[in-house]
Amino acid sequence: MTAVNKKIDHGQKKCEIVVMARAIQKRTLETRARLVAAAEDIIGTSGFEALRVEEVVLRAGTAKGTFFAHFRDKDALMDLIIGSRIDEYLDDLEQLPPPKTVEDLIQSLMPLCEFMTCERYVFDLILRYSGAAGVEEIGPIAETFGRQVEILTAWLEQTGFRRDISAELQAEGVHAFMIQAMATKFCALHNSNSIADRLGPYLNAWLEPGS
Amino acid sequence: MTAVNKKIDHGQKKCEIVVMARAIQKRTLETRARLVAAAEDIIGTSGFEALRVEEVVLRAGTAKGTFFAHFRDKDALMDLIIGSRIDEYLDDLEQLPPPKTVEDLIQSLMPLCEFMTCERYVFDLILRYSGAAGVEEIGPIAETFGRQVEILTAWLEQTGFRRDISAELQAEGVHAFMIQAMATKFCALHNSNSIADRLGPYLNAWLEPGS
Amino acid sequence: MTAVNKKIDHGQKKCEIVVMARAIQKRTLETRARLVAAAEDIIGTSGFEALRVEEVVLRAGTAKGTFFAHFRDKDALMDLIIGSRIDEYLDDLEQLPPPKTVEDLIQSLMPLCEFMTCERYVFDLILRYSGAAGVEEIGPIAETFGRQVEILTAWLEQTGFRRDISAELQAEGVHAFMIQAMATKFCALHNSNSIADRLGPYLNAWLEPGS
Amino acid sequence: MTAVNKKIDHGQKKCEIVVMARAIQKRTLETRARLVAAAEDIIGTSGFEALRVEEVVLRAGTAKGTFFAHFRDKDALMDLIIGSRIDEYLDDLEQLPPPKTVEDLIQSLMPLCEFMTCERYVFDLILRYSGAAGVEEIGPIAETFGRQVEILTAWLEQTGFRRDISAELQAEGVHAFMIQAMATKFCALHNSNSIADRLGPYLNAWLEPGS
DNA sequence: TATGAATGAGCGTTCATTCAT
DNA sequence: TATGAATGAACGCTCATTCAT
Repeated sequence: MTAVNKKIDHGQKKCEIVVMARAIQKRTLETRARLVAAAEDIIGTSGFEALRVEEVVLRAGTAKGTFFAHFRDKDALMDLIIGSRIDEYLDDLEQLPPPKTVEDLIQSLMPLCEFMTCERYVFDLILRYSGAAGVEEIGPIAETFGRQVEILTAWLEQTGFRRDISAELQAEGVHAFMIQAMATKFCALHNSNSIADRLGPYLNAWLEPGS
Repeated sequence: MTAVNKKIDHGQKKCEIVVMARAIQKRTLETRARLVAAAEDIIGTSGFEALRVEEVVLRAGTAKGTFFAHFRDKDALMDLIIGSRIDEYLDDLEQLPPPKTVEDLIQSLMPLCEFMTCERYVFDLILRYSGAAGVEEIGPIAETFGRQVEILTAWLEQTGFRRDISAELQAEGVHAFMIQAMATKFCALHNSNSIADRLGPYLNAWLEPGS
Repeated sequence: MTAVNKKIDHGQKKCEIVVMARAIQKRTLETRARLVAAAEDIIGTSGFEALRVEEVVLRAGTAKGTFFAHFRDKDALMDLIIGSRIDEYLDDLEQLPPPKTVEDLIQSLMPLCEFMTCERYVFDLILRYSGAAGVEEIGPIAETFGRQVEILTAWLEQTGFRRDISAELQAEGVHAFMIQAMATKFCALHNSNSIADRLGPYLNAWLEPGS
Repeated sequence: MTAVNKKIDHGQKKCEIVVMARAIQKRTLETRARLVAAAEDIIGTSGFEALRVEEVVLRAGTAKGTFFAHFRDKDALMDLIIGSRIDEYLDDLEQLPPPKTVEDLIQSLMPLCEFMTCERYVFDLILRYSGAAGVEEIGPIAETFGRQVEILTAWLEQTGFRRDISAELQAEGVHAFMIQAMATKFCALHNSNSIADRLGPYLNAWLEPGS
């Protein structure tokens, strides 16, 4: 039985604990996993907004206090779950070859955009957490924003869109227009068009000016 | 005694009622004005987030029920007040001559951007209400978003920025980058630069590609 | 056009008004009738408890104040409506020949009992108003209670139930047992039996002791 | 560490929870007791009707949320308190020897009747809750109604009032007449006589017919 | 770690009733 | 008479978070 340094990521909270026994470590991870699983269950059934800590601990069979021993707050759990969902979409994107056309680019980004706007609550939370809520260290969702720009940058470095500005700036612009297009999904004024349709004109004008 | 169509705007709530007297309408407007004035007072002293309905009715000298007869909820009042503040900034913008350079444009927009990000609470509320809260009819803040694009469009029609795309599309792009730049104000990663500094590269690349 | 003395019964409120014109009198009565009709409508659709003054005046096309010009309060309207419903049942009872047996008596009283317990709200209100709310003059429901005892007394005077006590005391007892039987309708403990089944043993023991 | 079945009675709300500690249960009971004590205080000073939840939690030194964690609503607390007051009167009644005469019986029941009619609010609430509010499980007041009949039954089994009907039926009749007599206390028509005076003729005719 | 009772501050609601016009 | 905005005093509720055990 050897003591190992284990870094448990409690949502945003980081704890360095010397774990003596594998059994204890296992129990901790299991509890955490049960909480996350319970949350995913609820989200699957009733959506993100309807998630209540009460319900999570009930399903997980733990006490409320236990929840907060594992996650700084409810949003930390949301950050974690939504962040990992986005990461899955980004994993998929990384598998793709760099899109050759703006049209391609948009099609590639659509699944991610759909998820990010699946609920107004989710989109709001993503926006709020994209900058890690201003104060704290970077959380899962904020990480995915960095990763999105990285992936886009890598793509744009390999395509011949614009030469006058850096690939990173282009990527950030794409990101800004994605947000814009997604935001209008919740807007009573512009909800006739799909996100893709709204994104098209922007990205054409941004990535291929003058053409 | 002629019947007139009176439209009382209860926050988001609209009622069309056939009434007979002007006097009653006046009292209604006065009460409403007292409530708004009380709210402005509190905001002036303690900021938007600190506003409590209880305090508003106390200062306005009305009953709580009266508040909710005039505004669907607290957010409806906020929508109204923030919306009219933004409108004042837009009034100022309309007085200005069309900016000749991107730098000029940014400087013109700064006061508005500063206001919209004066409190995280305000910016969040603006984002949330910019799409009219997703469901209901367009509220004051959402109206200002339309007006922002109109003003920008009018400007861009008179300047020689881009000829390959419509002034309106340019305007929408400017708007998207404004949001992007403002959002990063609350972002742990990028808060070293001012909004103007963050906006510069985007707008240059957007409005004067290739230069 | 002759001035007539007209006594308008405003629910509990009595007003003596010298009415100059038949037209005005007519309008008053019409308004009142519209209010009652609107209330009956609502009760027919949603029951007594769901009745809201707001809704009544909306349907009647009058202002709220008008309602209270005609009825002292909401309960006065309820008193009126429920009272006249009970009176209809009593009119029916008066048509009947005096019941010869306890069984007959119970069957005769059933329709009335059913109505009085159609809603918990109605039964509560009847109980509360049966004594005219303790303070004020006798209202419609309280009148019907007197009338019930009168009818029962008349019946019992003609039947040979008990000779040792007055017909009126017998009638009051029947009334007490009716209330008891009706009350248990709302009781979770005894709701297996019908009102008639519960009333039987009481009335047999009350009206035909020793038999 | 043995798990015990703990039953927390949240007013009407019943929860069966498997818990581990006695200490927690103790705290819960203490808080609950503090709330009840605070309520009793207020009632002692200002009467039942004047009780305000706000005031209760203030005196008890708990949060409002705590109140509603212990009692479904204000009425549930009232049910509890009034129910236990009635139980005290019933405890006293149980100590008494079975009354030999109707007069005795009435005198024995008077203290209870006086309490039940001490406030119109109390009598109304008792009537309303005597049937367990129609829907839910039996509450404290409803329990006392059952107990009243039980005690009366036991008495009547030992006395020689009526032989032709069961003691229980006699008891239920006495109960019905008690209610009738109490109700008339709040009645404008009959409030000249005391409850006892009103009860006399009924019970004589009920328990000693023909005499 | 785990527990779960307690917290708490404010929001929204209710809706019969009043009163100035 | 008619009008309808205003009243008002609680109530119930929310539900993430804390903390003593």
